[in-house]
Amino acid sequence: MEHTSRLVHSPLFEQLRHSLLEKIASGEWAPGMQVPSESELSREYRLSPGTVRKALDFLEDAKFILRQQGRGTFIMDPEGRETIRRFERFRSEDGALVGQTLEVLSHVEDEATDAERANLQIADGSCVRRIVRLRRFKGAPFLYEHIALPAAMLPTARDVDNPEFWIATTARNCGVLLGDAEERLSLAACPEAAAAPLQCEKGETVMRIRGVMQSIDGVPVRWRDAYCVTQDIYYSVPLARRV
Amino acid sequence: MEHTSRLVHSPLFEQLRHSLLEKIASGEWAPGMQVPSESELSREYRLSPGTVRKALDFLEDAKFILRQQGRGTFIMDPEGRETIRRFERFRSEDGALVGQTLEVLSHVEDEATDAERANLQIADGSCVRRIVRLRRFKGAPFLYEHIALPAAMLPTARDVDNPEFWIATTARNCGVLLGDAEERLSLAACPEAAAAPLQCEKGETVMRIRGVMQSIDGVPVRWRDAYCVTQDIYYSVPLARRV
DNA sequence: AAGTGGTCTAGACCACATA
DNA sequence: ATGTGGTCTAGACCACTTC
Repeated sequence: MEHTSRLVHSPLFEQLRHSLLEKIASGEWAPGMQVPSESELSREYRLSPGTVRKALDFLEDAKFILRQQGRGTFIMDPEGRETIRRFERFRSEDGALVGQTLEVLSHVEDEATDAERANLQIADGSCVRRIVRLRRFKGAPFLYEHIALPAAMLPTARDVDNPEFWIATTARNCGVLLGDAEERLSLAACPEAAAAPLQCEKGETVMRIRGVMQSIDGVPVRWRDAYCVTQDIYYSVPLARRV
Repeated sequence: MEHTSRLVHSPLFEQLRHSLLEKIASGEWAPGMQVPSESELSREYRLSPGTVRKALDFLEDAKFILRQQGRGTFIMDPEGRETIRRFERFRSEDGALVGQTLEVLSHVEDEATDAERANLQIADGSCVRRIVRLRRFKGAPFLYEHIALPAAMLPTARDVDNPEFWIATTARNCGVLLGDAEERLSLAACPEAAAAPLQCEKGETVMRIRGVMQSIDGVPVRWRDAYCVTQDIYYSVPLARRV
């Protein structure tokens, strides 16, 4: 963090942000841990308090850390409700997150299909981990989803206690920090594979949800292709001025 | 912006932000106008450059202003493509915003229904302006929408050139700054009123989109109840770490 | 050359939580 | 009383655009 490194043409607060993100990704700073105080970081990195603050501002906005006046700064849990909530868009009529009954139908490692390669931006012949899951709300199935992850990036194959937090757990185990995502919703005819699990007819009009999640560096880490029959459930879309 | 006003317990940068938002809302600072430089604002308001900067940071994040190094800071156009894009979630398969063919089917002022009063949080007996619109993509209708606006807040009744920017134009004319919104997507049976315009059968499964848009102060300004038959079109949901 | 926003410094003081 | 984050100051220098 010397002044000479200014030559790489990246501002100091950005370099610091990157350095701190690495500590979180590597697990050196684990969820729940207290981060050194701003003045300590300022001394360690030989940066002014203002510069340290600017780097932390970003980490706070992005929900990597939680700052509490008078107490300190803490690493947030990627599997915590607050963190996971942003990817869980289904709400019941009262506005609460829908109960998380989730069943893993299959889980295989296989060569990527054309669609998977295109969406995950991986090379020809690459492998993916493919998971098929079914979600229920009050016992009734409402979401049938295919998930594909680049096997090279997220190789962890061991079972996860709570499949709800599957991507978060896997990412953490592999030192990947989850970033933004885009999901695309449209109407579609229910495909044959989804019909039985969703207890509906093949060809029936259902909601299709497709989208890619990226790591904090912008690398695709998850491709989802899901079919949904909403009942007493809606998909909530927050539209903010700030992107 | 004196130090005595610190007694109202609102930080100076927040007071300044509010003051600048008022200039934009009132039209004193009109779209496209150049804003006084940071150092000028610093002198005018007798605040340090850092404090002024923090207030402007917010306005930039929220897309009220555009800062350009070396040139200056400018008020953004609420009807500009960049600003409106965030509320226009429909994209064609190539990822571009869908063409904006829009037809106003009706436009009346009426006493609010129960649903409208509940969603717009207005008093019993209040009036709304109710607009029914139909959108087409390549000639084919895909979105039938009811819009309701609180008549007390957005009384402008005169016609707008481009109904696409209706809410933006109305809000600007009334000195209201648009803020965040939430939309709720679910499957629903196509109601009778929407069937004919959408060229589908009553009771057919379609996508329902309901949601409230708020002013920058958090006051509801628009309630939308729409029915959509997607074809070569999808609803794009951006999921960001930062809220 | 002059003016703009972008980065960075090195402090001060306040609000708050904890011991 | 101590330590934390939150606010604010008053500068400096750099990157960039425009004249």
